[in-house]
Amino acid sequence: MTTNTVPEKPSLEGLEQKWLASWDDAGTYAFDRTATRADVFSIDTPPPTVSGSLHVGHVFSYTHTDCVARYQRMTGKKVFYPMGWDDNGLPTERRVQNYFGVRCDPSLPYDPNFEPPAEVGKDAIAISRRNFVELCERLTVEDEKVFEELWRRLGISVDWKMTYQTIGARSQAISQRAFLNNLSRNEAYQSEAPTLWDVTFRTAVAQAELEDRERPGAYHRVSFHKPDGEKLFIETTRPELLAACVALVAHPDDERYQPLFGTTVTSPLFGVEVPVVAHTLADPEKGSGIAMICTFGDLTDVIWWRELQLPTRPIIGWDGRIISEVPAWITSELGQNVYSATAGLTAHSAKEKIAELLRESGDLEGEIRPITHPVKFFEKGDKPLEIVTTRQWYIRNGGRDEKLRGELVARGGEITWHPAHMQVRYENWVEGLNGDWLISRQRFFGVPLPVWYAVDNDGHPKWDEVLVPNDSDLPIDPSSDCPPGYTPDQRGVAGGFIGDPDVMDTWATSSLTPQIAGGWSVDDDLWQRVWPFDVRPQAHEIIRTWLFSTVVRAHLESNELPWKHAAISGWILDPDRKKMSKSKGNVVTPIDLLDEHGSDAVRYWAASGRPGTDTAFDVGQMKIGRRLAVKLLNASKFVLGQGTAPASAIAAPIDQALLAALADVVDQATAAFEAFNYTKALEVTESFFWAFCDDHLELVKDRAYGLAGADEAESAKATLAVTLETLLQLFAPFLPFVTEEVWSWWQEGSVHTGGWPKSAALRAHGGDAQALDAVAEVLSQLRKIKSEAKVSMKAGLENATITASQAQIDFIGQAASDLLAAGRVSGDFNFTVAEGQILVTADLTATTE
RNA sequence: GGUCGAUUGGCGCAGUUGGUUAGCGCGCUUCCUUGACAUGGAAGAGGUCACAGGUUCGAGUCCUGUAUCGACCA
Repeated sequence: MTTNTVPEKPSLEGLEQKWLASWDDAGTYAFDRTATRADVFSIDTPPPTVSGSLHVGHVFSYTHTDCVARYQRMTGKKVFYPMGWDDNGLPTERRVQNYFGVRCDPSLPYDPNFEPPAEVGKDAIAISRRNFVELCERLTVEDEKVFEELWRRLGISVDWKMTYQTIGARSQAISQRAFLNNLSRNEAYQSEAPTLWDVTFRTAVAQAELEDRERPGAYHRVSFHKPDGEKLFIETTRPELLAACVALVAHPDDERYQPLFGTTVTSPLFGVEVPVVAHTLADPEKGSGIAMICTFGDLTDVIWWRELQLPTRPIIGWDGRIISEVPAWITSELGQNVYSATAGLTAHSAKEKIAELLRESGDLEGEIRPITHPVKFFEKGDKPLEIVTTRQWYIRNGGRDEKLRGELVARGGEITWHPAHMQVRYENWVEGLNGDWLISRQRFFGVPLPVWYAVDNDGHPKWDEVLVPNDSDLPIDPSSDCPPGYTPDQRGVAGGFIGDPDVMDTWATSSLTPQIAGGWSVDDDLWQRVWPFDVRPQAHEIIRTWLFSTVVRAHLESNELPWKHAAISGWILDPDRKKMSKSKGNVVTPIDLLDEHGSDAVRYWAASGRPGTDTAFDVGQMKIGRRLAVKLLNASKFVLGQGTAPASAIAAPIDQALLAALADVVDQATAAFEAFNYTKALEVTESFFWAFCDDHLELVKDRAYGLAGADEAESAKATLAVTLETLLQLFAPFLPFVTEEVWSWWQEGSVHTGGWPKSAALRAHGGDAQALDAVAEVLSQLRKIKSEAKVSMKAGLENATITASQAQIDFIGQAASDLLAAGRVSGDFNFTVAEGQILVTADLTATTE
């Protein structure tokens, strides 16, 4: 779309709508899938969680990637830049529950006519899993529209014909296929083991989803009883787990307790006999130096339990309450009564009850001592995690395998990290793993684990007899589909089958974004053109989850790295340098931001945030961006208003010098972009642009007007045109709208596909960039004389004398006529040769009035 | 507690392989209004680079320690 006219009064108004429509029509950002891998630049874009709200951080980091994508596209690469939507998992479930006022009850039958109420009622309506999933899908479609609208408006140059959803059929099939491949290679396995468990969501939680929170707790000094009746004190923050106690433990070197190792003691209230054992993890400094091991109070309990081969005595159920049935190991009547008194209580209430009973029996010594200590939470949960023994699926990630861990650490070393120090975070995480990747979740909305289990003749599931689907049937839902060789009426009956009720962890699917976007196993033609990807842009806090899990899957599936580069973006901080948060009410709605400042201006601000660096939200920076865009319009209007001339007309030394300086800028910007340093590329371009406007444009005005002759004018015009063209190209990745607008005034096609400038062509004109500095210095000093005299820049000067080195005088002499005109100096310069700084003196011309 | 990063003019940031007067934007001061631009233009003031020590002919730029801030992990 070329108008070939320069508007009277250029404006930023309406440029976004105009060019978005134009790009859409022309397919400017469409991926050319005839390109071979060498000509492709492929981006493993982060699929935003659509059920989350949009915030400025999205705008920030996606702009970074887009700048790089646009640069690559301009260099001639076919950019594979698809957008994905992450609609998996808990965030969506939660949002659906609140939005429609429903909750999922998998035991209910599907109601094909179900419609959520118009008004959300006070009590959540229970609906079937299938109805629930339908609502999830309905809502995510709406959410995706809002996201797409923002990305388009921001000028993100993705190919909107290539979007994917992490819950879409294709993603499900790929996710299930990858899992089944893991299973067939023994990289996925199931295990009955103590698992971190969120009692609110009633699901297992992976190590990567944990976080420690400081919580108040209290030490209870509780007495156990030696066979001789003597009291042995332990200190615990969890007296409610007394019934789950399987042993007491002290450090092997602890002389206080060495005599007790190998003996047994009896627990208070319950009267259960437990051994006293030794383990190095017991801290003699902590409490009384001897602790009770329960199954399970914390992760240390799990280690003791496993390494000391202790029995399992679980008393906490999946709902976080004390299991109601009195356990078999409690044999005393008193113990059974005590247990019954706490059965069904939450851990919190049970704690109080047990403390009270211990007090009555005289087994609680002294006062309860309040402390603050770190407690493990599910990052999305708000109740402390419990540890429950369950059967779960795992994928090997090196957490229990030295060799695999070493390979994965090595993979991290093969990635080029931006910035480089982010690799350390990866290494620390991988080296600190202490278990495999738990991927099964007891949730509803997600990719189902694609397996069934045979049911024996007594009607019990045979967990080790896993039934898998045919590959051609993927994706499948084991709760409604049948395993090969079975019929639906065999579901749940003796000799039949039962489907795995769980879904996969959201990261189990997200870890396959390159495979999903690139068409692994479903579109081999596309796959071989884009894999492995060039870059994964993402935030640093999910290196341990998304980045690592993607490396794991690619390593296991393809024995390759999923991408060459990892570009890690920083956080957005509010102007007080605090992390922006909703609760503080300082979250700015991105679309309002775009309305107020314009997309180019917001992009300018985003691009000023360097890779991996946290950046303050700064409206001032957006205003500067807007000013830059306006300046670009006006400077372009002026340049084009002079008319253009062929590059062959470039002859004036100062013109050639300008192009030589511009060539340096092109080289610097190119090098910066190649290193993913878009900020640097913008900086050098912007700096040159302002100098160009302030000095060169002023310097050559008179000459361009033709006051120095036709040839001189042609040289000026040709130089201005080449410079403008190059500057538009350099700015195009950052300011796609205004550059495209100006481009359309005088060029064919889109600036975004018209090529990246080449410095060699600019240098071919000869010229010495240093000449520019000398000339600019003289111009500045001429202005200073007027500024200090407090007169207008149009005031005349005479008797101008320049003292400078011979080399500088040579440069200045070549541009003398331009300088005389721009400075309104009458007569000629007098030159004096002297080493050192350039010095200019002149007299103000006496006014005639 | 561990790891990593940061500490440069009032504020926000650049400073690549160590090398003459440490750059930029905002803000500030003074001046200029109407021939690209008042969402403007020109000139100028203002830092010795957190602190202490070390390596070096020479350090903001490398090393050690301390302090403060932040992130990630325990």
